[in-house]
Amino acid sequence: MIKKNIQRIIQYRMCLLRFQNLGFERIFSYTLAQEIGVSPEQVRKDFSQFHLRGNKKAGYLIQDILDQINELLHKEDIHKIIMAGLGNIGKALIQYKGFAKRNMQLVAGFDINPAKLKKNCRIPAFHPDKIPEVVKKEQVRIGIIAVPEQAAQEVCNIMVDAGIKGILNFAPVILKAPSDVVVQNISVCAELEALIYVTRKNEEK
Amino acid sequence: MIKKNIQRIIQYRMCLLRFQNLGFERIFSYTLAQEIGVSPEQVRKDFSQFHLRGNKKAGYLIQDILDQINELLHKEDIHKIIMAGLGNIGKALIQYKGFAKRNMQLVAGFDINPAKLKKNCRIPAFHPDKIPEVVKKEQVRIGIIAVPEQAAQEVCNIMVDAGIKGILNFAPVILKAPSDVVVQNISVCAELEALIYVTRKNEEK
DNA sequence: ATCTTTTTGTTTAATAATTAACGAATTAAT
DNA sequence: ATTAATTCGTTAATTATTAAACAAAAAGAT
Repeated sequence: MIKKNIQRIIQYRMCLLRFQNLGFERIFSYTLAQEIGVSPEQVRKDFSQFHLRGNKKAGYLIQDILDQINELLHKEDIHKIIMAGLGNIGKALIQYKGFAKRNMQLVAGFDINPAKLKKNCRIPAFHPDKIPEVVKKEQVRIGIIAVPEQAAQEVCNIMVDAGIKGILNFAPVILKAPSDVVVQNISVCAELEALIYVTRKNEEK
Repeated sequence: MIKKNIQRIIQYRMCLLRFQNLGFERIFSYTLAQEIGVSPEQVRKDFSQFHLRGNKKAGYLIQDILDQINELLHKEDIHKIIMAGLGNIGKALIQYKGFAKRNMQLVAGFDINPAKLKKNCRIPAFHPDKIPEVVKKEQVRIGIIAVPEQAAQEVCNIMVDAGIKGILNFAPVILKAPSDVVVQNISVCAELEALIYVTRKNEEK
């Protein structure tokens, strides 16, 4: 559903920031490619598709490309996110410091037992009933679902009705949502199972 | 790197188990497809490629397909996994109950400060220096990296040298590893950024 | 027993994604 | 100023993935 090229653009950005911090001003498709683990042609093609241009012989100006990627990804404004489920994963993500510097902000957590979130936490916690209210008030478009399997679809429905347009789902179910809502799944178990399969297969060779 | 069809097989398995628990004995490609969000042709093709066969007109026998998928994924034996990094994500995953019923077992956690893991936890924690020892002793092939960005490559190297063949990486860096080691990345930030991009794009339409 | 309906399984077609190829531009050197 | 060496950017070719089409098999109805 989500195009691969935009996923790589996001990776390029991460990598370019690192190179910039290291003091570099320019970078070649070859260097970036090696760092990300793709071919230089892939980098040039991706850049080309998003109209990110470099200088022949002199490569790409890091700051320039970063500016354009930031604009592409709307990095200029802060993106508010809500989190449903305050179990292990939910709490771990709420404590994660990395969102802020990427201009993403977790504005609220939701759980049938909102007290799960300690009072000293900067982020307020509510019952899932309050999702519509918060979404409307804070103009939230992105939600994370980290509730148990059985509750996931229900929470999804609430989010969709509230106006959420993108969902990152950690529950091991495929959520049903209207086509204008994008659902992206993360399943640690499935990833591990896939890893187990391929490593076993590699061994057989 | 990891083929899409095997990833779907893992999803089908999850879904088949659910249907079995609901009391069903048979299932049609159409039903399964709808549940996973793919076309029935895709299901049949995937099944065909892994020699999972059904009955024309009577669909697929759930138990039969599950048995074969389990064999394919080596679900008969327990797969040991180690976890590097006992921060928010690391601890959350260690507390996760879902691994056991999928025949996966987290055998040890590692951190430069192993005391991060409470004593009452069933899983022992060590300094990363001990990775080779544990990997050898327990015959571990899969490792999870949930350490900060700066330490990720170093931990990766230790794991690779110790004989780990598959790595699930939560750190926001692309790890360099030999071609016989499979690295799979999970980046919550990147997924969110991609979601933000596509939802914005959908809005423009 | 034959016909109809349904659903699989394979083959063929279409689309998407990646890789390769190569001309054009830019810099540096002679 | 001309030549050589790089590196981008686009077009073409390949490969991978998904969708469509349809024959064959099985079940049920007549």
